[in-house]
Formats: sequence, structure tokens, C-alpha cells
Amino acid sequence: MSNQGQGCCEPLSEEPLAKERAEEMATVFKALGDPVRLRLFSMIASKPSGEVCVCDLTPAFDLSQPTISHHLKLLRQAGLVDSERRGTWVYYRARPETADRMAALLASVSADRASA
Amino acid sequence: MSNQGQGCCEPLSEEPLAKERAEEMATVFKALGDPVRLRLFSMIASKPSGEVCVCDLTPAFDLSQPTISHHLKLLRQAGLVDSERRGTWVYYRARPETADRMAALLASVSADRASA
DNA sequence: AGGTTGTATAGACGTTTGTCTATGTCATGT
DNA sequence: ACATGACATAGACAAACGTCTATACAACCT
Repeated sequence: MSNQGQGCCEPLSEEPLAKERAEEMATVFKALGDPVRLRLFSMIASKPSGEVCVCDLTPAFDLSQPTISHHLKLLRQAGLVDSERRGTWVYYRARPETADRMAALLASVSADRASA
Repeated sequence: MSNQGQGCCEPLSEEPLAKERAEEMATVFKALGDPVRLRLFSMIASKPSGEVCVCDLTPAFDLSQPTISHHLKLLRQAGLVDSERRGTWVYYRARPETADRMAALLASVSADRASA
């Protein structure tokens, strides 16, 4: 079910996005707009346990550890993931509300077109 | 790790995105990752008629006409919109399949988390 | 044909982004 | 206490991006 509570999610197909709202949303899309970050987010979101250790993410790429760390930071700032330190390791988990908001926004487009 | 080919929408939450697929998808998200383009897409998608004349889009922004034209080109290249010239004017319309694919990808995240 | 208007392309330019190396910080174990 | 391993931050730098002006192209209208 869609979680259109709390002043969330005006659908794209009903009225155009206000300028301010567009900037918020664009930030999230921009975070997903890099192949490395999209794969990172994918790896995090696809874990049945709900979380992944950075130590499992870093070696999956041909990039330096600081670069991965930087991408994770952008995902976090966009509200797509959360991180928690437990002992030596840091775990990242997806924030479904954010993904859901974006999904709802995009889904409204095709829904509207289909019914028209 | 065998990955499916040209089909649509492997959900994020089942298995991580393959590298190639991630680059395709990231291109679309990147296109939506700019406030101007997101608003343009929103304006196009929200038209009940299904299409908008460029002449209606351009004056809605405080940007030069070539800049808007450039953004529309990126949206087109990302597969988010189509354009058609009719007489003097060019009309843009949304391509719901593309928006839908991205929505499905994002929705799978929250769906999985909710059920888990 | 020539002038006018709508849209796209070309080239330039400052800003942002993605990556790196070097270093800092935090928790652990000896 | 100190050394070690995991992650984050700082600073540098080339590549990509967003914007502009100038110009080209396309369709209309005298």
C-alpha cells in the first residue's frame, strides 16, 4: 500500500512539482544517478537481513575505500540509507520510506497515462 | 551470478543490480536528478492531454531557451519523454514504461522491507 | 522570396562531481 | 599503552555538468 500520509507524495501526474519540492526530490534521484551508488543501494536493499557491513560492500567494487565511503555518505544524506556502528563495523540499511516516496512519484505517471 | 538479460525490472530487493543494468538505470535517475529536469518531466507528465508544447515549458523557468532545450534533450535520451514536431511547434510527452520501470525498482525495496 | 517566430546545435566557461592519496578517528586485542 | 584494523574526513585534480550567447534550422506568413 502506498504510504501517502503526512503531506507526502503529490503524484507527478496531477499537478506539477513545486520548485522547492522538486529540489528535494531531485537530490534523491541524483543520489541514485550514479552507477556505483545505485549498485550500493541495491546491495544494501537486497539483503534479507536488512543490513550490510561496509566491509562487505567495499571489496565488491574496483574503487578505493574512501570512494565507497563517500558514495555511502551521499546515499545517507539523500535519506536512502541509514548507518549504525556496532563495534568495529558499520552497518548500512535501506530506508524504505524514501524509496517508496520516489516510487509513488514515478508510478503516478504511468498510472495516469494508462487510465487516460 | 547469472543475471537476467533484457527483461524488465529485476527488483532491487531480490538480487543486486548487475553492473551493466545499473549503468542504464543510473542514466535515467541522473536525468531526474536535476530540479529543472524533474519539474519539466513533472509538467509534461501532469498534462491531461498527454503532451506539452515546448512553447509552454520554456517561459515557466528563469532560464534561457537553449538551456531548456538541452534539458529536454537529456530527458529524451534517458527515455523518459518523446518529442514530436507538428508544424511550428514541438510537443513532448511522457513515456510511462520508463517511469514505470523505475517505480517498480524502487517499490520493490519498500515492499520487501515491509514484508520482512 | 524575404522576414519572423519556435526550437535545436555549437562553443565557451565556471561549478560540481567522482576519484585518488594521505591522514584522522574509533574500537579491539595484546 | 600501544599496535592494528575498519571506516571517515581532507584536500587535490581531471572530467562532467549546467548555464550562457551566438548561430543554425524549420515552418509559417505575408
